[in-house]
Amino acid sequence: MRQSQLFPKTSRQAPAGAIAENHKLLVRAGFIDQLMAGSWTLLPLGWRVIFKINQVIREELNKTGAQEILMPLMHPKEIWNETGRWEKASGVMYKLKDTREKEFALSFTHEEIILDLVRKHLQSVADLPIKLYHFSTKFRNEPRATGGILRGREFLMKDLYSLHATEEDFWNYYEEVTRAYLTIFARLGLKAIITEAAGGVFTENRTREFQILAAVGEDIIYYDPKTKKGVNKEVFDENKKNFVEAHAIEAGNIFPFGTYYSDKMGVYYTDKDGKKKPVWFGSYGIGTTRLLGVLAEVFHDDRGLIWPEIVAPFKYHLIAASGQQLAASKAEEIYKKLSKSGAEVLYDDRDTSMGQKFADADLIGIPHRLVVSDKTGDKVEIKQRSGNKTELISPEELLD
RNA sequence: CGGAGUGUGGCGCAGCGGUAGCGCGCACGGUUUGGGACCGUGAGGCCGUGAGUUCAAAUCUCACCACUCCGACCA
Repeated sequence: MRQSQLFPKTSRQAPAGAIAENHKLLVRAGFIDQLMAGSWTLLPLGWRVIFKINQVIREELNKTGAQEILMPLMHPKEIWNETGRWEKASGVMYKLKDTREKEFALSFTHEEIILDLVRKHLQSVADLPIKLYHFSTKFRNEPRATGGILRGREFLMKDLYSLHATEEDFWNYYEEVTRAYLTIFARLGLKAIITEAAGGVFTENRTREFQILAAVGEDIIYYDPKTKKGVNKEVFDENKKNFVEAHAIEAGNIFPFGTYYSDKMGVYYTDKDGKKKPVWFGSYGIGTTRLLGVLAEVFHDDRGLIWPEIVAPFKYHLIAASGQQLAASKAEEIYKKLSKSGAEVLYDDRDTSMGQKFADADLIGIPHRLVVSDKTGDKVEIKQRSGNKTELISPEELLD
């Protein structure tokens, strides 16, 4: 990608009133743009990061046997009445009517939808377990959107749903997803603390949150630094002596529902005695746009973002020295070769000062910075965004 | 939803009764070029919306809308 063509350009100033670092940096560097309170456009750089986050999640969930689908975002009122959540969850639900006065909800979650889907297709106990997930938009009528992209009214989430014949099989999978989540967060460079919490409008049961420590976090948790396990303040009971208090961001949450929803919606299988039994059901969410914010919160310095390699929008940021004809043609050649080899390169081909290019490179935070100038001769200077050392290597070594 | 703020060129801000200005950005010309270069010229705003007060409103009053922060609530 040529930086001269990249939309939009970086900005020197943060938006008025922005406090959270993720908000300031993601907007300045051109990753996100606000439409209204709690509603954001993912710009080319931001969307590339989301794509990579999703890919990590996809790989780990597929390993658990889950299959990816995509469900609708506008739902009929009737399906929400089956569980009573049309009324019970009306605080978070956006509702609308069409021109014939038919009522709909905009999706804030998909339990009802997935259960409807499965009851239509579940034919035999042999079909279980069923594990389905999708990446899609969630609409939630938040009383207050805040923290940049950390809490929006419309955001992206990966939600996984699993249905099982037996309680044992359900809990085994619940543990398997817990491990998959820890792997996902670890691969993204994040340390997640498993936190016991309340279930909100989802369940009376305790749920398991995956919390990332961060000063801007809205959640207060108490955790044991040794085991990296804790409890949310909402269920803290004062007896946990070794626990320390910390602010954290909830990046994921998994919910054991038992047979509560499947009973209400009539999702049954027939056991060997010929009796109908409700399926065991759970749901598992990771807020992917929130993760974009979490990563920005965790990985930055006073000059800008510092993306972990696995989610970086590009791997290399190639800079041609300004005002040097020879360097420009060498950089052009390296850009073409690197691109051809499949490497993801952002090539700063702009007619602007070196200071500007370096400042933008630091702001955007691509892991490897390459500079080609008269000073580098036949070689290329390489520097990591996370470090200070520069090194000269040949274009051949680079291509290897 | 309670509390506190803020809405003025693309962005960040000043002006707070006499008819709009600064910085950045942008355009053009020139000089520059390894850490957000410099000089010159120029374009760009019914001052959030609507009512009112006044000879006169960006400025005062009222209503509404939007956004931000704190709280409550919540992924």
